[in-house]
Amino acid sequence: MLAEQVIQALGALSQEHRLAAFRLLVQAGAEGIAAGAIAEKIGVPPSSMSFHLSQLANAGLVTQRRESRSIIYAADYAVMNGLMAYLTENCCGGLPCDDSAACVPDPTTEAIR
Amino acid sequence: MLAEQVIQALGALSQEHRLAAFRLLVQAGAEGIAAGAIAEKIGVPPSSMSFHLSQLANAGLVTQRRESRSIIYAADYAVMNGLMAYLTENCCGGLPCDDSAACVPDPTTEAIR
DNA sequence: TCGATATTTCTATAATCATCGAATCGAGGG
DNA sequence: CCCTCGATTCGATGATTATAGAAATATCGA
Repeated sequence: MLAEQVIQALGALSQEHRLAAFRLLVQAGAEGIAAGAIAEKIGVPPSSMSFHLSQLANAGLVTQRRESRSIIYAADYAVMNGLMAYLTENCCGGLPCDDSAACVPDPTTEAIR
Repeated sequence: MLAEQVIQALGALSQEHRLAAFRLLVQAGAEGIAAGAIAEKIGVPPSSMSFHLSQLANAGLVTQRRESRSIIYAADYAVMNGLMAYLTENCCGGLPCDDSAACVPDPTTEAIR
């Protein structure tokens, strides 16, 4: 995953309403949720939610498909995995993740690697 | 970790120069790096870097300490761990992380939990 | 085809963020 | 005490982001 994509994904998630929407979509699974339902659940007007959802889609974090009149959004786990992998690799000292996720368990090191 | 803190941390990392700086600091370990050295390495003027470093500090992702004339920044792994834990828990379907980090490995589920 | 529904796009406005030179502050050295 | 160095704060400017009503688009049922 390129740094540029990572920045877009992080930026997409760093907003109250978008983080809330993404959490909903992660819980909903592949089935997804319609745009209007998300807006209502989160409590923002449809046009605002549409703006936020397009940001998430733009970052690749969600997919969208039309189903009759509704447009269904669903989390794209692959991209989220990519983001997590990047953060683990580049922002946590490279530790993969042994049980209780720990970024650089060993302290007072003089330059890792 | 509260959602508000998560948003601040994500926002802090979702910027080219700040992500670069944080990556440097993670690599540097507890020893840390002086503000000026970071600015030079990344290639931004000191005042701009200072702005970005304060954002990272504000999000709790880095700590700062004075050492003679220099101010040394170092990554705060605990906060980064908290962020990773939150994302794993809330944005990856709750999977802890089994070896090859995977967010919701199982597909086509009708609403998880 | 008309009307209702679900969403998005348009448009304008307010708010926040990024950039960077200049001025300021803090710590040392002579 | 003065000067230099390292860093931050100030201040002005431009860019990006968020908000939300209004208008446009797409789908469906009657």
